[in-house]
This record gives sequence, structure tokens and C-alpha cells, in this order.
Amino acid sequence: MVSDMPTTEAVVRTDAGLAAELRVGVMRLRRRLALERHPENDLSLGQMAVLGLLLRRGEMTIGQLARLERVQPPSMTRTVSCLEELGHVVRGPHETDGRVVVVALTERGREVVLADRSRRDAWLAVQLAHLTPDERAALRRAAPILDRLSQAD
Amino acid sequence: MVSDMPTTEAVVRTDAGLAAELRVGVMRLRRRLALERHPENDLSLGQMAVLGLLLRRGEMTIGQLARLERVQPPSMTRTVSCLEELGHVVRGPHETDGRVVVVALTERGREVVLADRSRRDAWLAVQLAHLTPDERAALRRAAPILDRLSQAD
DNA sequence: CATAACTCGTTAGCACTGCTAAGCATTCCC
DNA sequence: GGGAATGCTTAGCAGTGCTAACGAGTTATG
Repeated sequence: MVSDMPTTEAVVRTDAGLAAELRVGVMRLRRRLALERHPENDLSLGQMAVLGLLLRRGEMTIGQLARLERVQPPSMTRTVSCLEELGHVVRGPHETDGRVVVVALTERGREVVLADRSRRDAWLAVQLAHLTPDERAALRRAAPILDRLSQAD
Repeated sequence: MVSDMPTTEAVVRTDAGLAAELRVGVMRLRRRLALERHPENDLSLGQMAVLGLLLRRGEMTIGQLARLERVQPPSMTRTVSCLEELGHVVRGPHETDGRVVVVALTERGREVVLADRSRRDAWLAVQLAHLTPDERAALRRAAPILDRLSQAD
């Protein structure tokens, strides 16, 4: 049994402790990041994520986007519809399969995601610059692991 | 200008790239974690966080909880009210300041948070066990940094 | 070849959780 | 004592996740 008031340092040595610590840190940071929206021309975190995927990987189907973002299809439909209304993406038919919808970045969407990303990440980049090189290295190391964890069953 | 399809590896070398990568990883993992709720006796992530704080630090005021969780006071009022209805915390008066409300964990709340936490972190702990010791070390290193970042201005 | 079963995306509706604005009680300061 | 500041609450709104149920298209089976 754990003692009365375990410190962060002590608790984080076990796997369960690391899990709890990681959960709290991820939760808080994501909440903090969500606040960092610019009054004009801003996109939600979910919209940003989708545009980022399309920028990086090219055309994708709704289902692919949903699986990668760990979201149910209806949620992705809504996000894509919103992006389409904004003119940042277009829906198109699949070459061979009439059921699937292919989502592609428009030129305007490409411009917007690049501009918005640099503004949006500005806050976080500034915070990162305040860290020691060691700490930045730790995050550089951890970032892909977090993403991989999110894709686990 | 960035080339057509930057890989994760390439993009993560710059601070802005790290920011973007970290943002996406944090977002996805938090979404994944939110899914990991047990059908019975479960608490939301926000409720868990509050109970965890009370367990670790003892009695706290609404305002303190709100600041630590990076949430506005009305949001914390709602969370605490919900926990109070469940019988997991009690509101009490402050010793000297009649404005503030002191929140304390009940014995039942203490039991619940310990039980629920171990169940809730089970999934994440299992995933952590699948990582290499190196990767776990990286996360152990990164976890407190994530939390500190969330508290930055 | 017809039909049943499955897959993909959508629509409809709900729940949770964050916010701001506004109000009340209390405390602090001149 | 009276006005400003602080702490919490209430009321109402927005964003974003979910499930259930449905239509269209594809695949498998009899």
C-alpha cells in the first residue's frame, strides 16, 4: 500500500505510477493547448489534426482519418464537413469503390494549415525554447512514443 | 519551405516540428485514455484528476483545484458538485476566510479513487510494459515536463 | 443471378466538459 | 464605513465525443 502522501518523484518509479503521472500530464497539457487559439482564422485541434494528416500523407478516406485520430466515423464526418464548408478540403469519389469518400486538401487549405500551424504552435515552441536542451531531447524522444501509445489496442 | 511529405522523423528535429508532433501525440493519447472507462464505478478524467490531487495534497479550495487543473472556476465548481453528490468529497468552510470553500476527500472517495485508478491505469500500464526499458525511461523523463508545460503562461 | 451479409459514410440525437457573463457573499484597503 | 477586489456559484452556450439507425455500394453465397 502506498504511503500517505507520495510525491511525484516517488510515485513515478513504478509502471502504475508512471501511467498515472503520464495521464495527468497529457490531460493538462492538452487542455492548455486547446486554449491557445487565435481569435482570427483559427481551427479546432481536431480540424488541425486532420489537415495535418492530409498535408503529410495526401488524400485519405473518412475511415482512415477516423482510425488514425482514434475517433468514431460520425465524428470524422462532422469534422470533414466543417472543413469542407470552410473550403479547406474537398470530398471526392473513390476510384473503384463507390462506398468510400476520398478527402483531399485544397490549395487554400494547404496555405491555411501551414499559416495556422505556425501560429498555433508558437506558444508551445516558445515554452520548448525555455527548456534545457536535455529536456527538449526527452520530449523529442517521447513524442513519437505518445503517438504510438495512442494507437495501441 | 518544407518538402512535400516530411516524415515524422524529419519534422521533429526543429522546435516548431517538435511542437506540432507533441501536440498531435498528446491530443491522440488523451482521446485514447478517455475511452478507457470501466462500465461500472467509473469517473471522468476530470473527476479522477481532482480526486488524485486531494489524495496527494489533502484538502484544497475550489480555486486551487481550478488553477492546478488549468480550468476556470465555474468548471471546477461543477466537477466538485458532481463528486459531492457521489459522496466522494465534502465541501467545508475555510477556517478564516468566509469566501473560500474547502474540498476534502471522504473515506469512501479515498477508496474509490484508489480502486478506480488502478483499474483505469491498467490499460496504460499494460501498454507501458510492452515498451522497451529505454522507451519507458524516456516517458518517465518526459511526464513531469509535460505537466510543467501545462502550467506555463 | 438473386439475395443475404457486410462495409462505409451519413443523419439524428445525446452527454460531457470547457467557456463567458453576471450575481452574491465576503474580505481588503483607503 | 464604502468602494474595489476576491471566491464561488448560477445560467446559458459551444465544441466535440459517443451510440443507434439508415441508405448506398460491395461481396459472398445459395
